[in-house]
Amino acid sequence: MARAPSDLTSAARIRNAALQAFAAQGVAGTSIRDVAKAAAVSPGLVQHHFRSKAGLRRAVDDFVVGRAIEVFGDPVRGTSPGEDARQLGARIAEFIRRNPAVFAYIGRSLLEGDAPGGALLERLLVLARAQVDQLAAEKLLRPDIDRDWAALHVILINIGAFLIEPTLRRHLGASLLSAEGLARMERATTALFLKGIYRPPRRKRPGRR
Amino acid sequence: MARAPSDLTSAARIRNAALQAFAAQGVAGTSIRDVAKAAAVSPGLVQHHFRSKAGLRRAVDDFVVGRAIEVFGDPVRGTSPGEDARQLGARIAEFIRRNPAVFAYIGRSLLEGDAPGGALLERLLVLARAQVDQLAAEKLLRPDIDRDWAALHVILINIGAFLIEPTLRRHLGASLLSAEGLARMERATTALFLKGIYRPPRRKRPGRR
DNA sequence: TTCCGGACGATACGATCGTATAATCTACAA
DNA sequence: TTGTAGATTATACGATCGTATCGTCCGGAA
Repeated sequence: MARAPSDLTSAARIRNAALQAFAAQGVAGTSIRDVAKAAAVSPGLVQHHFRSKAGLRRAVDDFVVGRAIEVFGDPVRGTSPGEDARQLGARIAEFIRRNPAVFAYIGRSLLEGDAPGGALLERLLVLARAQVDQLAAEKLLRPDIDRDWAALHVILINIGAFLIEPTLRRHLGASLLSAEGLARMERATTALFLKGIYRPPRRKRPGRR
Repeated sequence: MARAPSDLTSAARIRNAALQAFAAQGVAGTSIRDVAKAAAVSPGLVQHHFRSKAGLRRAVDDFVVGRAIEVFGDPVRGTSPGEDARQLGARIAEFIRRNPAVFAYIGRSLLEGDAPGGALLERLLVLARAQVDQLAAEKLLRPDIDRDWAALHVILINIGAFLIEPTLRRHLGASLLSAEGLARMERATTALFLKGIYRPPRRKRPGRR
């Protein structure tokens, strides 16, 4: 049967608690004592399992990278631009819905600007770029598109939105993680990638498309 | 003639130093003593001028929002969607080129997820939303667009890109702050908002699949 | 001149940080 | 049973944090 959270080993509970805390308040803003309290263990045990705060962060990084590759490793294969964009959005949304803390931590890690964060971004960009190249190979992409930046746009919007989710919740009225919130984001973002936001310039004649 | 940095008042130097430090290491990762040393004043003076660390952060927030309003306060008024998007992109790029630290701070502040960060995002979203509404009033916007999310897309792409600029530099080959890097981002982002990235679907014709 | 308020530095206090270390508990092999 | 290694807690130390307080300096009003 499924393990209850308390069935996890202490080390795993500590790692999970650290992931949550790091994602929510940043690494610098989280103390070992915070993590220990959240995991319902003594501060000393954290050090026993991970030696130091840096060691704890290394463990969290490894865990997160593993999860990300697990989900985004193989490219989406849609049959039309609309379906493709929807599929990609759905996969991202599903991952986020299941691992909100992991996702939040990824964004945080990117901001640190250090080696682990850089390596992680590099791997994510490679995955996104592969998606874009796949679209191009299927002739679904406009040929004049800057593919590097297209991959970047996808990552920036999807990761960025969930990074500021706590703040966004107040502004949009509903949580991004709720069904309606996710659907709305997916709809808006798919529309952006499909057609942009501007009204097509009025043709000189009503060609009526 | 232009004022040397040492000609600024101590309060301004402290605020600037705090902005730089907050942007580079986060608020939690920056101590008042760090700021004082960077501004070449005593830690006590920081408190004298700003009362507390929260007060210092408030001052930095006000300064940042002031700069943003200065630049984005009055909406862009283009004569066509293309020109409009290009103008907005150019204005954002110019702002970033002149205030890289301000921009970096904005992104970091949003991640803190606490009240000040939320308030700052709220103010920026209002500005972006005003731009979008202006576009709508001029009938330049597609009527089915989700305007809240359109404003969000603008903010996410432009802030996010410069947040991860150090990592991005290696990936794109050139710095985002260089003339070529900025021009390339501007071109790609304008194209995205104008037309999306997908090739328009080939008429309804062949069932294909 | 005297006076006084603001700019500024020096110092100290209590809290909390990361970390080291020793004591205690628990399960299992001998 | 005893022995022992790992899991876990308890405690303490030094550093650094935010902040409060006091003293000094200086320029302008009286």
